[in-house]
Amino acid sequence: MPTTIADIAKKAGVSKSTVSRYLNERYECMSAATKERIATVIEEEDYRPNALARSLKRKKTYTIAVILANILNPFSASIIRGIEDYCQKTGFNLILCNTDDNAEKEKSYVQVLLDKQIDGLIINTTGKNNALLGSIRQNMPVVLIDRGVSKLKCDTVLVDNILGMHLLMNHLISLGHRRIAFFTMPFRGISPRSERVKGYKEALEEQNIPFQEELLVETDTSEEAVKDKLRMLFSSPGLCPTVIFGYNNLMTMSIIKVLKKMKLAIPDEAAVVGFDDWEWAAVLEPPVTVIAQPAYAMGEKAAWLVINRFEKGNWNGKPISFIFEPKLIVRKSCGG
Amino acid sequence: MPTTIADIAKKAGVSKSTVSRYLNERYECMSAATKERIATVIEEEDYRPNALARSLKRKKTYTIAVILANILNPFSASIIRGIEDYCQKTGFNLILCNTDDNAEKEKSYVQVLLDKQIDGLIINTTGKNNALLGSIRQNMPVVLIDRGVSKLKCDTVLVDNILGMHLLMNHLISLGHRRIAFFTMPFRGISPRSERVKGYKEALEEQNIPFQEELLVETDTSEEAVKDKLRMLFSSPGLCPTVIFGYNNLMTMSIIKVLKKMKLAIPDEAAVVGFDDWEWAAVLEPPVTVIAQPAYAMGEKAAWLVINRFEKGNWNGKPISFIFEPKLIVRKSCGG
DNA sequence: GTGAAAGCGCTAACAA
DNA sequence: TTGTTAGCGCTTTCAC
Repeated sequence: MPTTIADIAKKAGVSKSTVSRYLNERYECMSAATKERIATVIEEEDYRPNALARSLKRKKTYTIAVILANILNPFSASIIRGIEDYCQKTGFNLILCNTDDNAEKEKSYVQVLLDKQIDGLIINTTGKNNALLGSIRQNMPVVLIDRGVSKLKCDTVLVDNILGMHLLMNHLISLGHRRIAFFTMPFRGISPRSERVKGYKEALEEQNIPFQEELLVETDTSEEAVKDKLRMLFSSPGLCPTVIFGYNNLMTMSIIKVLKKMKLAIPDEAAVVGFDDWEWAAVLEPPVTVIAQPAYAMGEKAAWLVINRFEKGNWNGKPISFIFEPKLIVRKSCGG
Repeated sequence: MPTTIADIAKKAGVSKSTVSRYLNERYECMSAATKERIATVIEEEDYRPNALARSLKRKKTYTIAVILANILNPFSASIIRGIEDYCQKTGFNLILCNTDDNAEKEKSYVQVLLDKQIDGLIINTTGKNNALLGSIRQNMPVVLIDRGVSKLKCDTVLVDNILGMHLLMNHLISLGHRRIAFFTMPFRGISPRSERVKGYKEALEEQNIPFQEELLVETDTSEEAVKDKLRMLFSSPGLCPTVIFGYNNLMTMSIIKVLKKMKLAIPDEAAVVGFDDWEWAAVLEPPVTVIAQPAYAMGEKAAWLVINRFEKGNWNGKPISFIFEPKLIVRKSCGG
C-alpha cells in the first residue's frame, strides 16, 4: 500500500495540513525544525504525492493533449516533438491521439480528454466538430494547429499557405512550366487545402496562365490511385503536365514512386514539387524542391500558447493567430 | 460550474449511489422507471463523469505511458502508432515522453508518471534506471521495447538482432564483400547494440573472415562525424571497406548523404546497408538494402501486453518475451 | 430497489 | 506556527 500524506503526517508527528504546506513549499508557515522533520520522513518513506488526488482538489492536471491526424507523417511527428519538448520544460505531460482525419474518433477523443480534465488542447481538427470544440473553448485553452476554422474563436498556429504557393508557382513558372498539376487529397472544407488552391489559382492568373480544372486532381495517396490519375493526365494531349505538385509529403512521395515506376525521368519528362520538407527529400535522386514548413517551431509555439493561457488563466482572451512563413527550398526536381 | 453526480441525483430525485450504479451499468439494481429518469437527466445536462474522481476512487486511470528516445525516428513513430491504435481500441489513453536517451529525463518522467497513477508503462529504456524500473514493476506492468535488460524481470518486445545481422552479413558476403564497416552510435550496454555486434562477429567468423577492430566504428549520426570516420577508413589501404553498415536509419541516412557528397558511387565505390526499413529507403537512388523491423506490430504487441496484464491484474506473473523476426529486404545498394 | 455515509489522497479556510 | 475540518466528485459497503 503506497504511503499517503497521512502516513507522513503521523510519522512526523504533525498534521496533514502541515505536510501539505511543506509539499507546496510554503515553508514560511512552519518552523525550521518541523520542516526538517517532514523532509526526513518524506525521504525515508520515499514519498511522492498522488497527482490524481492533487488534481481533483486543485482542478488542474498539468496535462495537455494533442490530437493529430497521423503521427506517421513526419510533419506531424515534428510538431509533436516541438510540443513535447516545450511540455517537458514546463513540467506538463502530453497525451497523444491519432484521428486519421476521422470525425468520430476526434469527437470521442475530445470527450474522453475532457473527462480526464486536461488543461488544454492542441488540435489539427477535421473541422467537423466545431460545436464541440467551440464549447470546450469556454473552459480551457484550445489551439488549432495547421488547420484554422474561422468561426472557432481559438488561437491558431498556421503556415501562410497562400504565400507558400506563390513562392512555389513563381519558381515553377519562371522555369518555364505552364501545365502544373495539383495533386491533393479530397479534404474539402479544410483551410490549408483551400488556401493552397487559392494561391495556385492566383499565381496562375497573375501570369496569365489559364486555370484548367482537370489539372487540379483529387486522389488519396495510395500508389495505385496516384498512378491512375497520372496515367490519365499524361495521355491527354492538351493536359499533359510538365510538373506535378504534391499537397503534402505523403502525396509527393507517392508521385515520385509512381513516376519512377513509370520510368519517367524527373525532371525532364515530369518534374515534381511538394509541400512540406522532410529529412530524405534532399537525398532523393533528384533532390526534391519543396515548400518547407517549420513544423517543430509550430509545435513549440502551440504548446507555448496553450500553457501560457492556462497559467495566466485567460483562456477567454481574444484569440491569437500565429502565421509562420514557409520557405521555398530549391533543389533539382523541377529542372532549371 | 460543471455538473456533478450530485446535480444529476437531485434533478432525477434519486441518490448519488443510484446514479453511480447507472453510470456503471448496474441496471439490475434499479427499476426501469428510475433508469429511464436518470438517462433523461444525464442527456439533458449533457453530463459526463469526472474521470479524475473516478480514478482516485477506483485506483485505475486507464492511461498508459510510452517513453521513447525520440519520436522523430520513424522507427519510434511506427511503434507509437502501433501502441496508440491498440490503446484506442481498448479505450486507454497514451501519454508520450521523449528522453533523447538521457537517463535523467527518463528518471524524472518515470516518477511523474507514477505520481499520475498510470496503469502501465512501455519503455525503450536507457538502461540506467534499472533500480527504479525494477521497483515500479511491483505495482504495474512494464514492458521493455526494442531494448531488453536481462536483470529486469519485465515483459519484453524485441527483434532478433542476431538473426538480423546474420541474414544481412550472409547476403553481403555472398555478394563478395569482405571489408564490412559497422557504424554505430556509442551506446554501450544497450542490448540491441551488443547483439548486432555479436551477430556481425559471428557471421564473419563463420565465413573465416577476420574481425578488424577498426571497422567497428563508433560515431554520432551527424554528417560531420560520419564524414570524418568515413574519410579515415577510405584512406587506410588495408581497411578500405567495400560496404558500410548503418546501425539504424538515422545512421544509414547520414552515411548515404556523406557518400553522395563525397561523390562516391553507391554501390560500386562503396555499398550501403542499414538496420530499420523506412518509407523512403526504396525510393532512394539506389534503393537501400536493409533489415526491416516490424515496428508497428511491435508497438501493438507491447500495448497488448501492458493492457492485458493490467486488466488481468497479474502484473507479477512470469515475464513474457516476444521476439520478432527481422527481414532482409534486398534492394540495390550493395551490388550483386 | 434505493439511500446514507464513509472514504479515495489531497488542499485550504478557519481557528487556535 | 500549527491543527481541525470540510470538501473535490466519485464508488461502495451496509442498511432499510
